[in-house]
Amino acid sequence: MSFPTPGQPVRGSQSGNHIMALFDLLGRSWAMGIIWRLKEGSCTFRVLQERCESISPTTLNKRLKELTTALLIERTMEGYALTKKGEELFDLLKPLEGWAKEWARHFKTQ
Amino acid sequence: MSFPTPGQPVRGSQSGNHIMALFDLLGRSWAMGIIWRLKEGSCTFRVLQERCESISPTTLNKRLKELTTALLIERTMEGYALTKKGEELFDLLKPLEGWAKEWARHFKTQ
DNA sequence: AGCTTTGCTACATATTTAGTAGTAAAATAA
DNA sequence: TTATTTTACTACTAAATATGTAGCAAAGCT
Repeated sequence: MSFPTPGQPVRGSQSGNHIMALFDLLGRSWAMGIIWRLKEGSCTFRVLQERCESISPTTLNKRLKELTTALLIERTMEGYALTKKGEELFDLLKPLEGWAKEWARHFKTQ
Repeated sequence: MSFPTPGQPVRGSQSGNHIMALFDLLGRSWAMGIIWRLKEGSCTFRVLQERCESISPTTLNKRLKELTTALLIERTMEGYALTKKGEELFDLLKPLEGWAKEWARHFKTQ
């Protein structure tokens, strides 16, 4: 399982530019969606799978391992949960929601 | 070429939840990297390819078309450029840079 | 007219994601 | 204690996506 480590060559940067490492991590299917859904509260694998509506267990498992290695997710007694870092990242993604709502208006007439 | 339209079923939401449509769009390889690199200034296809360090022309072309459909990128006399919406989105991604720098410190000792 | 740059496309290969089925371990119920 | 259910996956195949290299047509420059 290739994990984009900051400081190592990643997609977009041979020198492992931090932001490119992050983009490499988040730019994989479901990565941001999982963080978003986990913010609703810690939960089990299956519940998380349902929250995501259509993710395959293969992909969910892979993403969970990557995000855990990335210190964004951890396992607790309640199941999978966002770490402090994960929460921080969520807070940075949160503003995208309002923007996305505005952005969506451009596609309404289709 | 499947473009994740807000309001239509997308990865993570049958109802086309706006944020999920955005995550579907940005959660593709290079999408955020391209936006990031374009912020350095409008440029030609080949220059953009070089800025990205290792993107294949096939993928770059595909992402450019998607991001153009998404109204984040447009073609100008100077080449490809961020639109107003694209700039807005960049501004929202910008804070990730500082966070990523902090985050990266956890992987330094490897 | 010839050379270079640009913006791609074609094509073959490799990697990633999806989808379905099933299994071992743990929790719960009888 | 045994049976049943739930959970967290893994295995496997198929489909979709990304990579990498080559090259070509159009535009611009000399």
